[in-house]
Amino acid sequence: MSTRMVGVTAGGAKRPRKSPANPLGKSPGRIHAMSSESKADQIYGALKLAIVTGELPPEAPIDKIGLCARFGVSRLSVTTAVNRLAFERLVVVEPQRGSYVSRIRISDVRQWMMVRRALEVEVVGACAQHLGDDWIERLDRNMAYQQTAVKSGDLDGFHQLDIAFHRLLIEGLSLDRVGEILESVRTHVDRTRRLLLPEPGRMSATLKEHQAIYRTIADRDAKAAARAMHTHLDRVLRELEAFQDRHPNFFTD
Amino acid sequence: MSTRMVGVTAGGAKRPRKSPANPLGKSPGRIHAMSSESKADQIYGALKLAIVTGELPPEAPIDKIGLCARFGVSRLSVTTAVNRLAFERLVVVEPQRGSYVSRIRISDVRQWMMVRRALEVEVVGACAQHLGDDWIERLDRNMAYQQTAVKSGDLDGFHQLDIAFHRLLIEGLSLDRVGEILESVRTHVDRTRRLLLPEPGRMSATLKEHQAIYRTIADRDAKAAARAMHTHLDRVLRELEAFQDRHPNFFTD
DNA sequence: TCCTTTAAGCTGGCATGCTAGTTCGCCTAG
DNA sequence: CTAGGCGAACTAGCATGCCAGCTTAAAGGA
Repeated sequence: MSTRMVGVTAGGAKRPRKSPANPLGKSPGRIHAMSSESKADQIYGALKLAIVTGELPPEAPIDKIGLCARFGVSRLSVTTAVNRLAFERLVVVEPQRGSYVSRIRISDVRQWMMVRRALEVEVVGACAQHLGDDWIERLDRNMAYQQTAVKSGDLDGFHQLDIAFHRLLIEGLSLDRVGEILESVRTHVDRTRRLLLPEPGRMSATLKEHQAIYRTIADRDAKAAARAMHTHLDRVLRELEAFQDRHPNFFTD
Repeated sequence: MSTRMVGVTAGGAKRPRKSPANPLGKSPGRIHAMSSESKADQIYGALKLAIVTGELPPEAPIDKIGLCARFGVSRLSVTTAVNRLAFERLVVVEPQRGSYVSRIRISDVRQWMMVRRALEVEVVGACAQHLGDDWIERLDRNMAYQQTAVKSGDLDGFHQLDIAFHRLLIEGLSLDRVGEILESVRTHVDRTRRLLLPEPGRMSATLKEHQAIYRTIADRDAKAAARAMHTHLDRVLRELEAFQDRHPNFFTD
């Protein structure tokens, strides 16, 4: 399945660099040599992915010097990357003590879901009013893929399509700054969401809600779209809260 | 006027450090020596303030080595601070070329206002439902100060009280994560807002809207509170758009 | 035996030197 | 006089070495 994700991920305001034409006299570089990303960027991305996917669980210590060897770079690049993650609250760095993957506070998750709900409701209302027909067609295509994923029981693929669906709403209106905030929120929420995915019944329920949202947008009914999105994300929030009741010790507080 | 601001400003996830007991053999340090902040933190704060207040206007180049001399630190601390600002999109750093204060895109401002409206409407609704009486009393006190500021025509003081008013809503519900997002948004919006302040008529209009918001909260009327906040921030947005019509060349696009 | 103290080994913060890419001005060639 | 190219002076990225604080455990005294 090829759901091309347009790269909305990386934050920050930097121009890409020209390809540096590998120094040739230095280390061969375990780090994908030909790239316009700085080394700190690459380590940042790798660490972020590991944290979001749960490969690095909460409380996991971050071994900086180990990462230096792992990626073949100096401590500075690793430190820069870790500092960025600390700025995003994905890791906590305690000076002179160590750094570790941040724990998950229930209150934080609730707040992030609240932010997400507020923003996406706002966005979907604007979508119903102003989204171009070409973008509605893309939504339609995405919905078809979602149906296919549900039919074939492809949990992971459906999750990707879910993300893509919500991204389409943002991109269709060129709301890049809003999209950045939502991406940031999603990285935090996904850290816990992946724990409650493996229930197949949820998939078709989510599909139905997506279809409801899609229909209200296609019908140009802003109020109904806002309502549909609100109930959709409200259910996700409630499921998260139900999960935290069943696994209270996974979180902090 | 002593409107104690509780420090919600600085983002990031770091534990504060103990006081380092100045090395005594090193430079006296132009940088407020006794502090638990790292040098990068302090430069970050100073630069951010300079950018938000307009002391460093858009397009202004950032002279890193000049800042090193100015603050008596090495390039690394300055670079770290600038990188953080780049992550927040307050500056743009072009590798091997230079760094400068980011321009202001009209589309960005609109999006940030949209985010702010969506979030504050959500928050104020929750405030009307759950805010404790002690916090409502603080709001009341803040309103009294606002009246005083308007009567005495203290524009700058009123602006601070305006900010404090909105912060109280966040702090009263302990929505720290939401508060961080709003602080970040406000940083960007304030960069342009300060250009349209000096119209005295606006101050009393804003005061009236704040009073309307306060009353709906005190009355525990969530719907009315949401409406009042919506109209309040909608007016701010419209004034920003009116401003951009009168000064089109100040922005990008 | 237990408590205190001290030293070794971690950690992150910071300074500095070096490399490489970009820009701009000057000098030369046409 | 103009156009092209070369070099000096910026810039940011990166590596490395050093310093200070925290943790831990071992050693010494009560």
